[in-house]
Amino acid sequence: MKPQDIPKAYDPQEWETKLYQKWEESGFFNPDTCIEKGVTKADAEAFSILMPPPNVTGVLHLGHAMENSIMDVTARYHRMRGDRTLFLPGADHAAVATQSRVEKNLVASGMMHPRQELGREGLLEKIRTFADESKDTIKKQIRAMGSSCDWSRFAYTFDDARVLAVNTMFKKMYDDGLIYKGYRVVNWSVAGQSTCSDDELEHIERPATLYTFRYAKDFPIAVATTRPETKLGDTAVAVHPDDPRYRDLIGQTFEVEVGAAKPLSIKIIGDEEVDPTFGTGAVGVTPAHSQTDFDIRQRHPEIGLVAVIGIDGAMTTEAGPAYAGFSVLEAREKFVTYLRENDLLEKEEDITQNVGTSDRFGDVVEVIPMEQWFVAVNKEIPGRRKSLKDLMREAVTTGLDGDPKQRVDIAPERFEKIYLHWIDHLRDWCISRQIWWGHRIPVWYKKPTTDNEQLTTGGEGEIEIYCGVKAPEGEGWEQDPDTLDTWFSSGLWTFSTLNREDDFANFHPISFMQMGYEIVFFWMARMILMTTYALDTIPFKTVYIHGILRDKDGRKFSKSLGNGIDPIDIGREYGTDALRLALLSDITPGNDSRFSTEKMETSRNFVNKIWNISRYVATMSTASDDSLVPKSLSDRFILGKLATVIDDTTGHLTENRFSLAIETLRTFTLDDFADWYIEIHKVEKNDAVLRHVFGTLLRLWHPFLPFVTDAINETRGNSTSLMVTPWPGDSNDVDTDAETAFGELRSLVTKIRNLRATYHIDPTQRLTGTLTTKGVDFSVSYPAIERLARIDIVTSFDGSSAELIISDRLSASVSLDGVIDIDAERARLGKELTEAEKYAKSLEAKLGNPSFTDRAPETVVMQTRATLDETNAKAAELRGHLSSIS
RNA sequence: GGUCGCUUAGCUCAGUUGGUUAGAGCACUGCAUUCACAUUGCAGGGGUCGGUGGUUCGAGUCCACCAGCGACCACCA
Repeated sequence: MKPQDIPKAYDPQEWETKLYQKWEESGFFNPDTCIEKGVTKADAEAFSILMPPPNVTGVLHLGHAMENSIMDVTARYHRMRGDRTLFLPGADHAAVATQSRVEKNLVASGMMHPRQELGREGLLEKIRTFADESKDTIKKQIRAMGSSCDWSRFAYTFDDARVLAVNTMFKKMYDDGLIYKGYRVVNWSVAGQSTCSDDELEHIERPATLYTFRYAKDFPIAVATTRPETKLGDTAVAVHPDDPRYRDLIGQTFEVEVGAAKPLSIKIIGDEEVDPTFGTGAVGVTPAHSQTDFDIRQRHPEIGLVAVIGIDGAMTTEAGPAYAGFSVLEAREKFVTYLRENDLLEKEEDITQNVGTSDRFGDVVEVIPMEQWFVAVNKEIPGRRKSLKDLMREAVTTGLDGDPKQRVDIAPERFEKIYLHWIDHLRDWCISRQIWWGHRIPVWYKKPTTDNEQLTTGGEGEIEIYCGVKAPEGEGWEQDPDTLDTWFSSGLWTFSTLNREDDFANFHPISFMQMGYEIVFFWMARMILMTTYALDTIPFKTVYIHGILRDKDGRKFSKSLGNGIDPIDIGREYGTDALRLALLSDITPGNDSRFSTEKMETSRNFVNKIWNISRYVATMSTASDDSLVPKSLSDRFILGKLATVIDDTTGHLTENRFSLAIETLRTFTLDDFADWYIEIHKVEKNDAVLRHVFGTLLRLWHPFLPFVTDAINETRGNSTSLMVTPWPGDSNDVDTDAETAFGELRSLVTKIRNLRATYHIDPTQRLTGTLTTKGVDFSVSYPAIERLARIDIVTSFDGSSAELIISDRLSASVSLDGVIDIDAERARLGKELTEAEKYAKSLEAKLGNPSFTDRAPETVVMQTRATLDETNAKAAELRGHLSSIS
């Protein structure tokens, strides 16, 4: 493009779609193509990033945009470094989330009971359609964000390859006895008519009443509860074995009539877990409706189990004729009334308690005993003398089998602790769900030909069970109706996605994973569990955990608040590059960050700035390819500084310090390059250096700002995307001498400008000044100084002047005849002198302290001494100037 | 109740292993339309780094305790 044809402002819409299409067509998103086309060496190191598959429940939000920015920056950086880089995209069928969303939609459009009205296949068809549409939307959005992922490897958690992986894994665990079907209490969502795992519960605080009562007048112990209605299913009272109040009662059984179907048979048991200091020191045990109480029964199998709440959320016939069929709340009221009327209620207290609610269906979850499928996390894995829990621990601590190379690195570190703590409290994982959208459990049953209808517990002696990857041969087999927890399939994601030939060998373990902290237990833990168990390797090397993106006021983005923002809209308004920049600026791992339109404006302005720098480079420099020779101090400075910036940026990106990389590049671009080097270039005109620095800068920015950098790259006549240009190396050395000297030059210019501002000197008026230098020759930079400070440097002049002491080797006198106010100038110098003296004093004190000079490293002492000398020299000069003015 | 995090300029936040006089963006004040850019530039004001102790020659950075805020976990019935 001809320089004069480049528009004054960058228009993202002009470029983004076009560029993405070009990238995609180039094939460079695919690591294999990169090798074929020679941009990556075949034996280059592999680098893999696996996209956490977004749920096909609708559209992506800004949080996804942030994740994609993190991943794409990383992918582009490694691709440019020459790594065989795979960034693998995908989508998640998100079992319960998607089904509940579609059911809600159907209800909203007038259907009362979607499951009954449509039937299994009918509802699944609706969900499938919804999921497919959603998947298409998501793909479009990911493209719009500029993500350089390999679409040819796109994976879906519910496609054929993944079904095969899930079934294979299920069978392996089943055969190893790690998956079992058992009758245990589970979390049951009445609204969703399905189980949910412990991790899917959202605990909410709410007021409750704590009732203290006796089962009967002659019952020796009072117990407390917030769920009186469940007490109809009590089978024991647990006390601490050493509690003198109750010790003698342990072992006795009481028959009490409370109105249940049968009199309750309550056995007094001793259990160490009971806190004798809390309440009455005794716990009414309801094994059927409390996880804790069920656990107590595991330790005391002799006590009974009576279910008084059914899967419909209503009281069962076991609860007795007065309660059966009533809701738990109605039953609670009735039972409390009964207690009150019979004078059994001893105390009522208002307390707040935490109740588990279903995060998808929103209702309070009941604990109910049922036969379900579980993964045994504490059981020894055949032949490995370890449990799944052990493997999960090893993977983040010692490394698998003590091999430090087989260790997952979690950033920030503190999540290790949180994760380990979670493992300690982990129970067997209930994996069966009664919803329909999901991987069907690969277990088939065959009823005996005899007329035995017992399909529930205990009848298995009569029923043949088959577990396999595919349905068994023969007639009469019926598949288990349940589906699997969605995290079962997500847990396989690091390897189930690598099903193409050699992909597993090349790209597993995944090099870099990122995820929000809210998903660590669900997902990270399950991936570690599945992979370490099935493949005896870790699923990924590094996992970067980010915080939640919040709105301007620190609130979470949510549908109910109506503060959701579509990243596509933002991208359209401000540009995708600006969005990526805004999302990655000022973030630190594990901490939440805020999004605001102010940030978007800043970022957009910055992107436009780069665009205009490119216009300057295009219009003001000749297109020759001069050899790169620094001709001046500013040349040496900018090249040296560039080397530092390359080093720092590389280090930051390697260590996933995205914000620091941005800050480094931003400061260099705006401050060093645009405000200083380019302004000086207008005088010195060393085009080769200008073009070299800018070209390098474009490559450094490319991972963050892929669109604008490639757009500029095209206007410069390059047809190959920066995506496959090499990451800048260290062709120049860091030049500290030049940096120091240039720093002095800068200070001088700034001071002169400061003078102009202080004395309100007309900006167009040129000043006159003399320069005194020692030990360093600034003369080559005189034209630059003259331009930047709007001053004419002369050898001498008469009259009043301002004295500027920059350092012990650079000072200046600036003629201020006619504008200077002697008193003001004296005050200004006096202030400067006071500051210098104060500083020198503090340094002297430090150096006078023998413990400092003795113990601090020599370099620090030497540095301090040098600074003191400089400060003293400066103060002396200031004193001289002050006296000459008076 | 347990665990973890946060507290730095008016606002939002950086500050990588303790080492020159603590930084950025936005906001604010003054000046400027000088031909890459007003989606701009120049200059400037503004912080005893939540509090109290401690370790150290040296602490925003490490330790202890305290306060406020937030998150997560949890079987106080």
